[in-house]
Amino acid sequence: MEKVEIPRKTIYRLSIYQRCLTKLHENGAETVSSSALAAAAGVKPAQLRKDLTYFGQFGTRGLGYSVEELRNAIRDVLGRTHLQPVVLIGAGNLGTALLRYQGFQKEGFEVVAAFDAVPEGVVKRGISVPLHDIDDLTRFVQENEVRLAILCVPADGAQEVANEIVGAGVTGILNFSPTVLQVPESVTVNNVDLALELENLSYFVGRD
Amino acid sequence: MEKVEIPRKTIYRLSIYQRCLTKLHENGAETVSSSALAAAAGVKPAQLRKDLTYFGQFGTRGLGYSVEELRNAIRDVLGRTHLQPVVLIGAGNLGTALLRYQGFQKEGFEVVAAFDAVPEGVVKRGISVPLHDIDDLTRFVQENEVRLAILCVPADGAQEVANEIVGAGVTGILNFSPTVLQVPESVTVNNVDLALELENLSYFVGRD
DNA sequence: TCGTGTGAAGACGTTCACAGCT
DNA sequence: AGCTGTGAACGTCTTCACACGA
Repeated sequence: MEKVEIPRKTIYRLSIYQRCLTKLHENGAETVSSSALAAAAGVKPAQLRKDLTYFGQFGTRGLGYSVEELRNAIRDVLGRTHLQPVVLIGAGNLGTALLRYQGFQKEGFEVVAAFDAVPEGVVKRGISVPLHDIDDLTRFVQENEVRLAILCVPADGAQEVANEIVGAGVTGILNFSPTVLQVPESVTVNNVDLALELENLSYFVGRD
Repeated sequence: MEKVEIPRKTIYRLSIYQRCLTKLHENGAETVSSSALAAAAGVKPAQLRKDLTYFGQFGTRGLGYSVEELRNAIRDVLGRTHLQPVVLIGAGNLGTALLRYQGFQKEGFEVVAAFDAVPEGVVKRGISVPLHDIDDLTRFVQENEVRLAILCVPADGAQEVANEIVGAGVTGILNFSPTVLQVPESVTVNNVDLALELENLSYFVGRD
C-alpha cells in the first residue's frame, strides 16, 4: 500500500471542518464552496482544498461541495463510526470537571470509568461515571480493551501511571499533567498544558 | 530595531525548558548539557541549541549551560518578572474547575475575577476568586487594565463575549469554547479544544 | 576531548496561480 | 463564469555536521 500519510495538522483541521459542516447541515445548507467553509473554519480556501486532496476528491467544479457527502467522507477518515471507550485517571479538580463536562459525549466519546488513588475523597456530585480505585486500572483497561486515556494526575505521578496504562494496552493519552511523558513511538500523546498556554499568551501580550 | 522574530513553537518550548531547569535546580544541579536538557524536554539536542540562539549565547563549550543563568535568561525572554492579572469568563463545570486549579498560581498568574451570566447559580465551594455578573465585565477589564482572559462559555456565546473583551482591551484569549473565534490580528487566541484533542487521538489510535 | 554555536541541507506545511471540469 | 484540484513556489521549522572555544 502506498498511501501518503495525512499530516497531523490536517487531521486537526478535518475535525474543525466537520463541525462547521454539521452546523451548515443544521441550517439546511445543501452545498458549500471552499471559500465559505474555509472562512467558517478560520483558514484559507487553498488550504482547505489541499487538505481534502489528501484523501480524495469530493467537490464539483464550478459548484462546490455537497455538505452531507463531505461530512460523511470526513467522518470516515476520522474513523468515528463506532464509539471509543475512554478512561479518566485522577479525579481532582480538573478530572472531576472533565467527568461532568458534556463535550466528550456530544462528540461521540464515552468515559466508561474513572480512577483515583483515593476514590473516597472525591466529590461525586453530578458524576455518573463509576469511580474505581487506581489499583484496578490495569485489569480494567485490559478486560475492556481500552485504547484511550485522559490523564489528570499531578505531575510527579504522571509518568508512572503512563507506564502502567501503556503496558495495559492504551495507545492514546490525553495528558493534562504539566510533564513531558516518555512513551514508546507507537503511543500518541496529546498534551493539554494550561499553564503553558497562559504563559505563551502572556509572551505575545507582553510586548508594549 | 532589527530583532529577528522568535518562532511561536520556540516560545512554547522555552516554557518547557524552564520547567525542566527548575526541576534540575531543585535537585541541586549546577550545570546541564544540551543533550541532557533536551532529553528531559522531549526534543533533540540540536533543536534546543537552535532555540537558544534566537536570543543569545548562554553555554560554555565543552561544559554545558549554567542551570541558574539559563533559567534567568529564559524568564527574561518570556517576560514574567511581574504577575499578569487574568479574568475568567463562564463559571460552568470547566470554568469552576479552573478557578480551583492551582497550576496557574504556581506559574505566576493570578485570576483576579470570574464572570458568569448567572453568578448565583455557581457552586462556590473551594473558590476564593470574586465572582461577578457578566454585565460588569467591560468595566472591570478597563478599570484594571486586564490583558488576558480565559474563556469558558458555551460555543454559541463565545464570539459575542470575545468581541466585548477585545473591545475592552484584552489582547490574549485562552479559549476553551469549541469555536473558531474571529478576532483582530493584534489579538492572540490560544485554543484548548478538548473534544478536538480526543478526536485527534482516536484517529491515531484507530488504525489496526 | 567535549559540548556549544551555526551555516547549510532537508523536511514539512502553506500559499499561489492556473489548468480543467461543470 | 465559477470553483475545484494541483503542481510549483515559497516560507518556516527541524536536523545535520562540523568549526570553534574551553
